Amino acid sequence: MIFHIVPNTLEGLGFVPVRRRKKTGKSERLVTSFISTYENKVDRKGRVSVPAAYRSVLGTESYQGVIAYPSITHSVIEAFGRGMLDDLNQRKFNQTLDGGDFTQALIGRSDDGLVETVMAISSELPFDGEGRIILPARLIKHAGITDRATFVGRGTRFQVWAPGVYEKHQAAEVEALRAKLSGGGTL
Amino acid sequence: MIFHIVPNTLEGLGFVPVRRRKKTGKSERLVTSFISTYENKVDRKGRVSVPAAYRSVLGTESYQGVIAYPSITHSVIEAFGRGMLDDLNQRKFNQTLDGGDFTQALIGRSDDGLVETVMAISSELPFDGEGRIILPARLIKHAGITDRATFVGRGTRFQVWAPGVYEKHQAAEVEALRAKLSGGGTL
DNA sequence: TTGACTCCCATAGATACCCATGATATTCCA
DNA sequence: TGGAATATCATGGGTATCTATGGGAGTCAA
Repeated sequence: MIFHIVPNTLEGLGFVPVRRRKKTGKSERLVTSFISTYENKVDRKGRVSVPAAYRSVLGTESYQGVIAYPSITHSVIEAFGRGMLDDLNQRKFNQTLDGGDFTQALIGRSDDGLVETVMAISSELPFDGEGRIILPARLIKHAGITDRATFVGRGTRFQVWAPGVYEKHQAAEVEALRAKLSGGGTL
Repeated sequence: MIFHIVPNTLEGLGFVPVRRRKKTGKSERLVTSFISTYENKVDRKGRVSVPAAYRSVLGTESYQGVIAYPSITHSVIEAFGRGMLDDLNQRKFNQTLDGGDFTQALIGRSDDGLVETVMAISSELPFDGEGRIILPARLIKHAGITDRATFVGRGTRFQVWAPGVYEKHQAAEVEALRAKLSGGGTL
Protein backbone atom coordinates (compact mmCIF):
# COMPACT_ATOMS: atom_id res chain seq x y z
CA MET A 1 0.00 0.00 0.00
CA ILE A 2 1.26 3.40 -0.91
CA PHE A 3 0.81 6.22 1.53
CA HIS A 4 0.77 9.92 0.93
CA ILE A 5 1.41 12.44 3.63
CA VAL A 6 -0.94 15.36 3.36
CA PRO A 7 -1.61 18.24 5.68
CA ASN A 8 -4.72 18.00 7.77
CA THR A 9 -7.79 20.06 7.18
CA LEU A 10 -7.04 23.66 6.46
CA GLU A 11 -8.96 26.61 7.69
CA GLY A 12 -7.66 30.13 7.46
CA LEU A 13 -6.56 31.64 10.69
CA GLY A 14 -6.46 35.06 9.17
CA PHE A 15 -3.31 36.21 10.85
CA VAL A 16 -1.03 37.11 8.01
CA PRO A 17 -2.68 40.08 6.31
CA VAL A 18 -3.76 39.60 2.75
CA ARG A 19 -2.29 42.27 0.57
CA ARG A 20 -3.66 43.49 -2.69
CA ARG A 21 -1.55 44.75 -5.47
CA LYS A 22 -2.86 46.26 -8.60
CA LYS A 23 -1.24 45.06 -11.75
CA THR A 24 -2.32 46.44 -15.05
CA GLY A 25 -5.66 47.74 -13.97
CA LYS A 26 -7.70 44.71 -14.84
CA SER A 27 -6.75 41.85 -12.58
CA GLU A 28 -5.59 41.90 -9.00
CA ARG A 29 -3.01 39.62 -7.53
CA LEU A 30 -2.83 38.34 -4.02
CA VAL A 31 0.44 37.42 -2.47
CA THR A 32 1.00 36.67 1.16
CA SER A 33 4.26 34.91 1.64
CA PHE A 34 7.81 34.58 0.40
CA ILE A 35 8.21 31.43 -1.65
CA SER A 36 10.51 30.05 -4.33
CA THR A 37 14.16 30.88 -4.96
CA TYR A 38 15.73 33.38 -7.34
CA GLU A 39 19.33 34.09 -8.26
CA ASN A 40 20.12 37.72 -9.06
CA LYS A 41 23.20 39.68 -9.92
CA VAL A 42 25.03 41.99 -7.54
CA ASP A 43 26.31 44.91 -9.63
CA ARG A 44 29.44 46.95 -9.18
CA LYS A 45 27.65 49.36 -6.89
CA GLY A 46 26.60 46.53 -4.61
CA ARG A 47 22.98 46.70 -5.72
CA VAL A 48 20.73 43.61 -6.04
CA SER A 49 17.19 43.42 -7.31
CA VAL A 50 14.85 41.98 -4.73
CA PRO A 51 12.67 39.54 -6.72
CA ALA A 52 9.47 41.24 -7.82
CA ALA A 53 7.43 38.48 -6.22
CA TYR A 54 8.96 39.31 -2.86
CA ARG A 55 8.42 43.02 -3.30
CA SER A 56 4.76 42.42 -3.97
CA VAL A 57 4.47 40.70 -0.60
CA LEU A 58 5.56 43.95 1.02
CA GLY A 59 3.54 45.99 -1.43
CA THR A 60 1.38 48.01 0.91
CA GLU A 61 3.72 48.41 3.82
CA SER A 62 4.44 52.00 4.61
CA TYR A 63 8.18 51.44 4.67
CA GLN A 64 9.41 50.50 1.22
CA GLY A 65 12.30 48.22 1.96
CA VAL A 66 13.36 45.26 4.04
CA ILE A 67 14.97 44.52 7.39
CA ALA A 68 18.03 42.30 7.26
CA TYR A 69 20.49 40.82 9.69
CA PRO A 70 23.21 38.17 9.61
CA SER A 71 22.00 34.75 10.68
CA ILE A 72 23.39 33.71 14.02
CA THR A 73 23.69 30.10 12.99
CA HIS A 74 24.52 30.08 9.27
CA SER A 75 26.43 32.02 6.63
CA VAL A 76 23.30 33.68 5.35
CA ILE A 77 21.38 36.94 5.53
CA GLU A 78 17.91 36.81 7.06
CA ALA A 79 15.35 39.36 5.87
CA PHE A 80 11.71 40.35 6.21
CA GLY A 81 9.39 43.31 6.06
CA ARG A 82 8.99 46.00 8.63
CA GLY A 83 5.56 44.62 9.43
CA MET A 84 7.16 41.44 10.66
CA LEU A 85 9.57 43.37 12.81
CA ASP A 86 6.80 45.39 14.42
CA ASP A 87 4.81 42.26 15.01
CA LEU A 88 7.70 40.58 16.75
CA ASN A 89 8.13 43.58 19.01
CA GLN A 90 4.45 43.79 19.76
CA ARG A 91 4.15 40.14 20.57
CA LYS A 92 7.16 40.21 22.76
CA PHE A 93 5.84 43.30 24.52
CA ASN A 94 2.46 41.69 25.09
CA GLN A 95 4.03 38.52 26.32
CA THR A 96 6.05 40.25 28.96
CA LEU A 97 3.08 42.32 30.04
CA ASP A 98 0.84 39.29 30.21
CA GLY A 99 3.36 37.67 32.44
CA GLY A 100 3.32 40.71 34.68
CA ASP A 101 6.97 41.35 34.12
CA PHE A 102 6.87 45.09 33.64
CA THR A 103 10.52 45.41 34.39
CA GLN A 104 11.33 43.39 31.34
CA ALA A 105 9.02 45.46 29.20
CA LEU A 106 10.50 48.71 30.39
CA ILE A 107 14.15 47.91 30.69
CA GLY A 108 14.01 45.72 27.63
CA ARG A 109 15.95 42.87 29.06
CA SER A 110 14.76 39.35 28.63
CA ASP A 111 16.24 36.00 29.37
CA ASP A 112 17.12 35.03 25.89
CA GLY A 113 17.73 38.48 24.58
CA LEU A 114 17.28 37.27 21.07
CA VAL A 115 14.81 39.85 19.90
CA GLU A 116 16.89 42.67 21.35
CA THR A 117 19.98 41.28 19.73
CA VAL A 118 18.30 40.98 16.38
CA MET A 119 17.07 44.55 16.63
CA ALA A 120 20.59 45.65 17.33
CA ILE A 121 22.27 43.86 14.45
CA SER A 122 19.52 44.52 11.90
CA SER A 123 19.83 46.95 9.03
CA GLU A 124 17.10 48.79 7.19
CA LEU A 125 17.59 48.34 3.47
CA PRO A 126 15.36 50.69 1.46
CA PHE A 127 14.40 49.97 -2.15
CA ASP A 128 15.63 52.25 -4.87
CA GLY A 129 13.28 53.20 -7.68
CA GLU A 130 13.85 49.85 -9.38
CA GLY A 131 13.30 47.66 -6.33
CA ARG A 132 16.94 47.07 -5.57
CA ILE A 133 18.68 47.15 -2.21
CA ILE A 134 22.31 47.69 -1.32
CA LEU A 135 23.73 44.93 0.82
CA PRO A 136 25.96 46.40 3.53
CA ALA A 137 29.57 45.20 3.45
CA ARG A 138 29.09 43.57 6.83
CA LEU A 139 26.29 41.36 5.50
CA ILE A 140 28.03 40.65 2.21
CA LYS A 141 31.00 39.37 4.11
CA HIS A 142 28.97 37.32 6.54
CA ALA A 143 27.21 35.48 3.72
CA GLY A 144 30.29 35.17 1.53
CA ILE A 145 28.51 36.86 -1.37
CA THR A 146 30.50 38.12 -4.34
CA ASP A 147 28.76 38.92 -7.62
CA ARG A 148 25.59 36.87 -7.35
CA ALA A 149 22.99 36.31 -4.63
CA THR A 150 20.35 33.61 -4.15
CA PHE A 151 17.06 34.73 -2.64
CA VAL A 152 15.32 31.91 -0.77
CA GLY A 153 11.70 32.23 0.32
CA ARG A 154 10.93 30.88 3.77
CA GLY A 155 7.29 31.85 4.08
CA THR A 156 7.19 34.69 6.56
CA ARG A 157 10.72 35.80 5.75
CA PHE A 158 13.41 35.18 3.15
CA GLN A 159 17.14 34.63 3.05
CA VAL A 160 19.99 35.82 0.87
CA TRP A 161 22.77 33.31 0.21
CA ALA A 162 25.94 33.05 -1.77
CA PRO A 163 24.76 30.70 -4.57
CA GLY A 164 27.40 28.08 -3.98
CA VAL A 165 26.82 27.97 -0.25
CA TYR A 166 23.09 27.65 -0.73
CA GLU A 167 23.45 24.80 -3.18
CA LYS A 168 25.24 22.69 -0.61
CA HIS A 169 22.90 23.69 2.18
CA GLN A 170 19.86 22.95 0.04
CA ALA A 171 21.11 19.51 -0.94
CA ALA A 172 21.58 18.61 2.71
CA GLU A 173 18.18 20.00 3.58
CA VAL A 174 16.40 17.93 0.96
CA GLU A 175 18.40 14.86 1.86
CA ALA A 176 17.40 15.17 5.49
CA LEU A 177 13.79 15.46 4.46
CA ARG A 178 14.05 12.45 2.22
CA ALA A 179 15.52 10.40 5.03
CA LYS A 180 12.71 11.49 7.28
CA LEU A 181 10.16 10.33 4.75
CA SER A 182 11.81 7.00 4.08
CA GLY A 183 9.12 5.32 6.14
CA GLY A 184 6.98 5.18 3.04
CA GLY A 185 5.54 8.62 2.61
CA THR A 186 5.76 10.68 -0.51
CA LEU A 187 6.31 14.36 -0.82
CA MET B 1 2.85 20.88 12.08
CA ILE B 2 0.21 18.22 12.10
CA PHE B 3 0.04 15.57 9.45
CA HIS B 4 -2.43 12.87 8.78
CA ILE B 5 -1.37 9.77 6.95
CA VAL B 6 -4.05 8.68 4.56
CA PRO B 7 -4.07 5.93 1.98
CA ASN B 8 -3.53 6.93 -1.59
CA THR B 9 -6.79 7.19 -3.47
CA LEU B 10 -7.54 4.36 -5.83
CA GLU B 11 -9.25 6.19 -8.62
CA GLY B 12 -6.40 5.34 -10.90
CA LEU B 13 -7.01 1.62 -11.14
CA GLY B 14 -7.02 0.79 -14.81
CA PHE B 15 -7.66 4.40 -15.55
CA VAL B 16 -6.81 5.77 -18.97
CA PRO B 17 -6.08 9.48 -19.18
CA VAL B 18 -8.79 11.39 -20.99
CA ARG B 19 -7.59 13.33 -23.98
CA ARG B 20 -10.70 15.32 -24.52
CA ARG B 21 -12.81 17.08 -22.04
CA LYS B 22 -14.97 15.00 -19.77
CA LYS B 23 -18.69 15.36 -19.75
CA THR B 24 -19.21 18.12 -17.30
CA GLY B 25 -22.58 18.20 -15.70
CA LYS B 26 -23.63 20.73 -13.17
CA SER B 27 -22.75 18.29 -10.43
CA GLU B 28 -19.07 18.78 -11.19
CA ARG B 29 -19.33 22.37 -10.07
CA LEU B 30 -19.54 21.05 -6.56
CA VAL B 31 -16.35 19.07 -6.68
CA THR B 32 -14.05 20.12 -3.89
CA SER B 33 -11.07 17.92 -4.45
CA PHE B 34 -8.77 17.04 -7.31
CA ILE B 35 -9.83 13.81 -8.96
CA SER B 36 -9.44 12.08 -12.31
CA THR B 37 -6.60 12.25 -14.81
CA TYR B 38 -6.03 14.48 -17.82
CA GLU B 39 -3.34 14.76 -20.44
CA ASN B 40 -2.72 18.22 -21.90
CA LYS B 41 -0.30 19.78 -24.32
CA VAL B 42 2.67 21.90 -23.33
CA ASP B 43 3.07 24.59 -26.01
CA ARG B 44 6.23 26.26 -27.26
CA LYS B 45 6.03 28.92 -24.59
CA GLY B 46 5.92 26.26 -21.87
CA ARG B 47 2.26 26.84 -21.13
CA VAL B 48 -0.17 24.08 -20.11
CA SER B 49 -3.87 24.29 -19.50
CA VAL B 50 -4.75 23.24 -15.99
CA PRO B 51 -7.83 21.01 -16.40
CA ALA B 52 -10.98 23.06 -15.94
CA ALA B 53 -12.20 20.63 -13.30
CA TYR B 54 -9.14 21.37 -11.22
CA ARG B 55 -9.51 25.10 -11.65
CA SER B 56 -13.05 24.91 -10.39
CA VAL B 57 -11.74 23.33 -7.21
CA LEU B 58 -9.70 26.45 -6.60
CA GLY B 59 -12.51 28.68 -7.73
CA THR B 60 -13.22 30.24 -4.39
CA GLU B 61 -9.63 31.07 -3.56
CA SER B 62 -8.67 34.69 -3.88
CA TYR B 63 -5.40 33.90 -5.60
CA GLN B 64 -5.96 32.43 -9.03
CA GLY B 65 -3.14 30.00 -9.52
CA VAL B 66 -1.36 27.06 -7.97
CA ILE B 67 1.73 26.32 -5.92
CA ALA B 68 4.05 23.66 -7.27
CA TYR B 69 7.25 21.99 -6.18
CA PRO B 70 9.35 19.03 -7.32
CA SER B 71 8.60 15.89 -5.39
CA ILE B 72 11.64 14.84 -3.42
CA THR B 73 10.79 11.19 -3.80
CA HIS B 74 9.63 10.87 -7.41
CA SER B 75 10.08 12.46 -10.83
CA VAL B 76 6.87 14.41 -10.57
CA ILE B 77 5.57 17.88 -9.81
CA GLU B 78 3.32 18.26 -6.77
CA ALA B 79 0.77 21.07 -6.79
CA PHE B 80 -1.98 22.54 -4.66
CA GLY B 81 -3.84 25.74 -3.99
CA ARG B 82 -2.53 28.90 -2.50
CA GLY B 83 -4.80 28.59 0.51
CA MET B 84 -3.01 25.49 1.68
CA LEU B 85 0.36 27.18 1.52
CA ASP B 86 -0.75 30.21 3.48
CA ASP B 87 -2.28 28.02 6.08
CA LEU B 88 0.92 26.06 6.49
CA ASN B 89 2.77 29.28 7.02
CA GLN B 90 0.35 30.77 9.47
CA ARG B 91 0.19 27.67 11.55
CA LYS B 92 3.91 27.47 11.75
CA PHE B 93 4.28 31.16 12.49
CA ASN B 94 1.60 31.28 15.15
CA GLN B 95 2.70 28.04 16.67
CA THR B 96 6.23 29.22 17.23
CA LEU B 97 5.31 32.66 18.45
CA ASP B 98 2.46 31.55 20.66
CA GLY B 99 4.80 29.20 22.36
CA GLY B 100 7.11 32.11 22.93
CA ASP B 101 9.67 30.45 20.75
CA PHE B 102 11.16 33.44 19.02
CA THR B 103 14.22 31.48 18.18
CA GLN B 104 12.29 29.29 15.81
CA ALA B 105 10.46 32.20 14.28
CA LEU B 106 13.61 34.17 13.61
CA ILE B 107 16.19 31.56 12.89
CA GLY B 108 13.66 29.36 11.23
CA ARG B 109 14.67 26.07 12.65
CA SER B 110 11.81 23.72 13.21
CA ASP B 111 11.91 20.10 14.10
CA ASP B 112 11.58 18.75 10.61
CA GLY B 113 12.20 21.77 8.45
CA LEU B 114 9.45 20.62 6.17
CA VAL B 115 7.68 23.93 5.74
CA GLU B 116 10.96 25.77 5.37
CA THR B 117 12.09 23.50 2.60
CA VAL B 118 8.79 23.42 0.78
CA MET B 119 8.69 27.22 0.76
CA ALA B 120 12.13 27.36 -0.78
CA ILE B 121 11.54 24.84 -3.55
CA SER B 122 7.98 25.88 -4.36
CA SER B 123 6.96 28.10 -7.24
CA GLU B 124 3.92 30.25 -7.56
CA LEU B 125 2.24 29.57 -10.88
CA PRO B 126 -0.54 32.05 -11.66
CA PHE B 127 -3.21 31.28 -14.25
CA ASP B 128 -3.28 33.33 -17.40
CA GLY B 129 -6.63 34.45 -18.77
CA GLU B 130 -7.20 31.01 -20.25
CA GLY B 131 -6.41 28.99 -17.16
CA ARG B 132 -2.92 28.00 -18.19
CA ILE B 133 0.25 28.00 -16.13
CA ILE B 134 3.87 28.18 -17.20
CA LEU B 135 5.92 25.32 -15.87
CA PRO B 136 9.34 26.63 -14.77
CA ALA B 137 12.34 25.01 -16.44
CA ARG B 138 13.41 23.60 -13.09
CA LEU B 139 10.17 21.67 -12.70
CA ILE B 140 10.01 20.62 -16.35
CA LYS B 141 13.42 19.09 -16.02
CA HIS B 142 12.69 17.39 -12.73
CA ALA B 143 9.60 15.68 -14.11
CA GLY B 144 11.15 14.90 -17.50
CA ILE B 145 8.31 16.66 -19.30
CA THR B 146 8.65 17.58 -22.96
CA ASP B 147 5.56 18.44 -24.99
CA ARG B 148 2.78 16.79 -23.01
CA ALA B 149 1.84 16.62 -19.33
CA THR B 150 -0.42 14.29 -17.35
CA PHE B 151 -2.44 15.82 -14.54
CA VAL B 152 -3.25 13.36 -11.78
CA GLY B 153 -5.74 14.23 -9.06
CA ARG B 154 -4.79 13.17 -5.55
CA GLY B 155 -7.59 14.64 -3.52
CA THR B 156 -6.21 17.65 -1.68
CA ARG B 157 -3.49 18.16 -4.27
CA PHE B 158 -2.59 17.03 -7.76
CA GLN B 159 0.49 15.98 -9.67
CA VAL B 160 1.95 16.75 -13.07
CA TRP B 161 3.82 13.91 -14.77
CA ALA B 162 5.56 13.24 -18.01
CA PRO B 163 2.97 10.91 -19.63
CA GLY B 164 5.41 8.07 -20.18
CA VAL B 165 6.76 8.22 -16.67
CA TYR B 166 3.27 8.24 -15.23
CA GLU B 167 2.22 5.21 -17.23
CA LYS B 168 5.01 3.15 -15.77
CA HIS B 169 4.47 4.50 -12.29
CA GLN B 170 0.77 3.80 -12.49
CA ALA B 171 1.30 0.27 -13.76
CA ALA B 172 3.65 -0.47 -10.88
CA GLU B 173 1.21 1.03 -8.43
CA VAL B 174 -1.63 -1.13 -9.67
CA GLU B 175 0.55 -4.21 -9.77
CA ALA B 176 1.58 -3.70 -6.17
CA LEU B 177 -2.04 -3.39 -5.17
CA ARG B 178 -3.01 -6.47 -7.09
CA ALA B 179 -0.30 -8.49 -5.41
CA LYS B 180 -1.43 -7.28 -2.05
CA LEU B 181 -5.03 -8.21 -2.74
CA SER B 182 -4.34 -11.52 -4.36
CA GLY B 183 -5.05 -13.26 -1.10
CA GLY B 184 -8.72 -13.17 -1.94
CA GLY B 185 -9.83 -9.66 -1.23
CA THR B 186 -12.01 -7.73 -3.58
CA LEU B 187 -11.70 -4.13 -4.47
C1' DT C 1 37.64 66.77 -4.80
C1' DT C 2 36.46 62.32 -3.62
C1' DG C 3 33.53 58.89 -2.26
C1' DA C 4 28.99 57.19 -0.94
C1' DC C 5 24.49 57.39 -1.88
C1' DT C 6 20.01 58.55 -4.24
C1' DC C 7 17.37 59.45 -8.19
C1' DC C 8 16.55 59.00 -13.10
C1' DC C 9 16.76 56.98 -17.67
C1' DA C 10 17.72 53.16 -21.07
C1' DT C 11 17.22 48.40 -22.76
C1' DA C 12 16.93 43.43 -23.76
C1' DG C 13 14.52 39.70 -22.59
C1' DA C 14 10.89 37.55 -19.97
C1' DT C 15 6.17 37.61 -18.81
C1' DA C 16 1.29 38.83 -18.79
C1' DC C 17 -2.60 40.03 -21.36
C1' DC C 18 -5.45 39.88 -25.32
C1' DC C 19 -7.80 37.97 -29.25
C1' DA C 20 -8.68 34.03 -32.42
C1' DT C 21 -9.94 29.20 -33.66
C1' DG C 22 -11.65 24.57 -33.74
C1' DA C 23 -13.83 21.10 -31.21
C1' DT C 24 -17.31 19.60 -28.18
C1' DA C 25 -21.31 20.30 -24.92
C1' DT C 26 -25.38 22.45 -23.62
C1' DT C 27 -29.48 25.17 -24.09
C1' DC C 28 -33.52 26.36 -26.09
C1' DC C 29 -37.13 26.64 -29.19
C1' DA C 30 -39.80 25.64 -33.30
C1' DT D 1 -37.29 15.76 -31.16
C1' DG D 2 -34.08 17.76 -34.23
C1' DG D 3 -31.04 21.21 -34.83
C1' DA D 4 -29.50 25.92 -34.56
C1' DA D 5 -27.63 29.12 -31.33
C1' DT D 6 -24.77 29.48 -27.36
C1' DA D 7 -21.23 28.22 -23.96
C1' DT D 8 -17.02 25.99 -22.53
C1' DC D 9 -12.53 24.33 -23.21
C1' DA D 10 -7.86 23.48 -24.95
C1' DT D 11 -4.78 25.56 -27.88
C1' DG D 12 -2.01 29.04 -30.78
C1' DG D 13 0.01 33.42 -31.54
C1' DG D 14 0.65 38.70 -31.40
C1' DT D 15 1.77 42.52 -28.59
C1' DA D 16 2.10 45.53 -24.60
C1' DT D 17 4.02 45.55 -20.13
C1' DC D 18 7.19 44.37 -16.50
C1' DT D 19 11.61 42.93 -14.62
C1' DA D 20 16.40 42.73 -13.97
C1' DT D 21 20.29 45.09 -15.06
C1' DG D 22 23.54 48.84 -16.43
C1' DG D 23 25.01 53.47 -16.37
C1' DG D 24 24.92 58.63 -15.73
C1' DA D 25 23.69 62.92 -13.26
C1' DG D 26 22.81 65.23 -9.00
C1' DT D 27 23.33 65.66 -3.75
C1' DC D 28 25.62 65.66 0.48
C1' DA D 29 29.33 65.25 3.73
C1' DA D 30 34.12 64.96 5.02
